[in-house]
Amino acid sequence: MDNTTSDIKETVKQIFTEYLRVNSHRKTPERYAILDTIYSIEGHFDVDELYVRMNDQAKFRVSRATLYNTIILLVNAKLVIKHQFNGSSQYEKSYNRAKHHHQICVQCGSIIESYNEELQEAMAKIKLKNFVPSHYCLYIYGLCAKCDRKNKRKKITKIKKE
Amino acid sequence: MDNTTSDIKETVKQIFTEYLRVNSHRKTPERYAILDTIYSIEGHFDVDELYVRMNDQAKFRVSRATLYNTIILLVNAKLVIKHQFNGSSQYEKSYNRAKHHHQICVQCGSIIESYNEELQEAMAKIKLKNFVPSHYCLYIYGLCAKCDRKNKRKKITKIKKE
DNA sequence: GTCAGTGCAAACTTTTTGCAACTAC
DNA sequence: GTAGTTGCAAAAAGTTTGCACTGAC
Repeated sequence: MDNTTSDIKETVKQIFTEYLRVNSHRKTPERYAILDTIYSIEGHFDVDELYVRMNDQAKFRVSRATLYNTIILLVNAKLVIKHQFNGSSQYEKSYNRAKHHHQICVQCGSIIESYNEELQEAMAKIKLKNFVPSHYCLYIYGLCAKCDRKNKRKKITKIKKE
Repeated sequence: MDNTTSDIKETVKQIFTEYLRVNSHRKTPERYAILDTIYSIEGHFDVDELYVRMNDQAKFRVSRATLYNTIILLVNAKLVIKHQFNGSSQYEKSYNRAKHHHQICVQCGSIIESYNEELQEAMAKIKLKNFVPSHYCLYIYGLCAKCDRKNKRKKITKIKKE
């Protein structure tokens, strides 16, 4: 683990502690273990993946119910972002992460994270009436390079057959 | 029903017919009834709402399984867009609709559709590497005016009490 | 000591699947 | 006639809830 990762983990722990204090929630070891595990994960995860990781890697036994409960707190504390891809809820750590959008392949379901400076600027400039924004998510749907190539090969084969 | 609506319905019916033909699917009355009902709905709907509408308004009895099957076809035909808000899948007609983004209140779950010219331009300019985009969805999370006012009142009351 | 938080299992919701009947082609 | 499509019911997947026990305060 590099220094930056452990620094960030320490910071989010402090933010979470403050959130729990202000909202009169208890500071349980389960909650901190979940936060720590989430901040060890790069990219997206769902509750099931987190459940497996907690038990395998973190060696900390927590129930799914507790995971769901804790994630709600982390989302409210703005330490975790919730997405809804491909049927189930997906989450990702949000503190100190570069703003990115998601390219979702409609064929294989793969998710690519991407960055775009112009878009960030356009988003920053947006004025909303009667709405107080906290964060946004941009999902671009289409075909990933792999599926696009696969489809093109299929098409050529089909034409040759005819 | 105004002329525009019936014109659009006629056009999407043709597009769907062509899609079914190309992909060797059958042109069943159920499929056309579902398409027609969807294009009568303004804004978002989920499968359950569509199910109720089909039976009540369209007087056309279809099972939920058929709704799910048909919606997949319509999404592939690019006549319907799928969203995943607040736990369940939400859909909306997509043909001839102005590009819009969604403002989702994290407190009450209400969805406001909104338009922004600058954003459309920024989106149009984006260049993606190794990805062939078909459409995108932008969700802005935050507080709607109603919930924001509600929270502010609560805060003031709380301060007064202390 | 008290009550929020936890684990477990059951319940619930949404979506998918298997199968017999039907119908578009 | 046949294979794709439908309705129904059962199953699956994901999430929430009720309850007894535990432990943070």
